[in-house]
Amino acid sequence: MKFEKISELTTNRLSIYLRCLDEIAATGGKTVSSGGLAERFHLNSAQIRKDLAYFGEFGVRGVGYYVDTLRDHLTKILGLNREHRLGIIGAGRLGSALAAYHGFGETSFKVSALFDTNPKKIGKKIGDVEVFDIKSFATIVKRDKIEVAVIAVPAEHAHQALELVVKSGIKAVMNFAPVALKTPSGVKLKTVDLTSKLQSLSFFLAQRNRKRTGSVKPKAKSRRK
Amino acid sequence: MKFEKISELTTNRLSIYLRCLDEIAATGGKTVSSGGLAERFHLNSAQIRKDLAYFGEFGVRGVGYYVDTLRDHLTKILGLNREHRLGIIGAGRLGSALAAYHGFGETSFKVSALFDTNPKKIGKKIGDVEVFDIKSFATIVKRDKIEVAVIAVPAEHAHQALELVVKSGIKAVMNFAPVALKTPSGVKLKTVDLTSKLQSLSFFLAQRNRKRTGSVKPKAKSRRK
DNA sequence: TGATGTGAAGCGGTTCACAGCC
DNA sequence: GGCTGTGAACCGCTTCACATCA
Repeated sequence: MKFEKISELTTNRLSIYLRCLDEIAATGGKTVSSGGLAERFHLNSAQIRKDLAYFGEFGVRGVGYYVDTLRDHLTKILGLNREHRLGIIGAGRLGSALAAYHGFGETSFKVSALFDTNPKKIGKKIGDVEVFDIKSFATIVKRDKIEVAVIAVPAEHAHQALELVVKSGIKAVMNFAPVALKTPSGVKLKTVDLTSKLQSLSFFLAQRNRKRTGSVKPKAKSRRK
Repeated sequence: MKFEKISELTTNRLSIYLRCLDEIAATGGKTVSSGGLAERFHLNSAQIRKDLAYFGEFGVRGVGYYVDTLRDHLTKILGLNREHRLGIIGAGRLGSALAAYHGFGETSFKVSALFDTNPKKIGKKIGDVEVFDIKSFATIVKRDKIEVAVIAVPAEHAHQALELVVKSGIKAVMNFAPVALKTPSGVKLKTVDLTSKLQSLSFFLAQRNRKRTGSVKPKAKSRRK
């Protein structure tokens, strides 16, 4: 309906809600209130109600939400009621680790193929995922119905990799290379930038030190070149 | 000075700016304007100027920013003018991949130790990082002056791991387990939630299909409003 | 002239507060 | 009575627009 107006922040939270419902179901809970959910992770209950209300009226006034029902709804909304195949570009350390990551399988994702340019890697298997020549990317994507591409190559090759992905018709991409990539509209990109995250942590530590040692912000006003 | 009011969004961008300055410096550029930077990654130039102005007046009107000078400033602001040591908890696939990740070294981070509970792993080396018994965490942290902890254990053990980290006095944590952790104030946590990111991509794909097939939002309620 | 630094406006997301329903 | 669904208020980040200065 008005599916377009859903904010990215909302969709991110949906998967958190789902995870929490799984926990509750595992401990035998039948219903939850938005307040109950809000407590578990520290969120505002109105936010949760609003997020859910975008997709329908799943709650029951005076009761809350039925765990099983809501779980089913969220699973469908997130498109997790069927398996999605992943193709990982780059069979280096990161790509290999991801290929073998079991967390994916539990959440309806399956690593279907790895791709690399290195002849020594092509044809090998990592876990039970085969490494293909990157040249056959489009072919394998079509053959295996791969829907999500994961870019796990060094920064300098990320642009080429993305180009390949876009050409193949894939619409969802996860990027681990520390570069700002730009996708054409209609192609969704999520970047996981470890370096940037670490640098933020470093900033936090540096800021702490500045505060504790009472050092002062240097206004670079003294004319220098 | 008013260092406290810096938003997290700003600090994240700082590391992007720094990366971009590195690129420009590599191609021999001496100055950049905020407009020039804004074009490179698609950002607003006012935003860049504002972000930088929090920390001092680094620019020159009519000219822009001197690449080298600004780079030095950002490096210091982010605390990257000295090395930070990382300790990775969990010597599984992900932890091992991270331990060997070369991208860290280039940006003043060094993986100093791995920790695990598995006796088969303890004492071994992964790359040139030794795996220690998790029981000796606090000791090694102190000995090696580890400042940043990386949690790379299964979700069900993440809480314990965090507790250990907090007790050891570490103030900066990066978490890869798909759980919502809560840190005491004064301890900075960054979570990288791959599952959640993938599910967001899945939502995007599902939404696309809904639009294309013209299926309609099921109001779970016959009468509304 | 050209680009910075910055108050003011704009916008999107979060929180409040309450009517409506079980 | 209790909890949802939601308009309205609020808040913070982004963008605009312009005075300011090399």
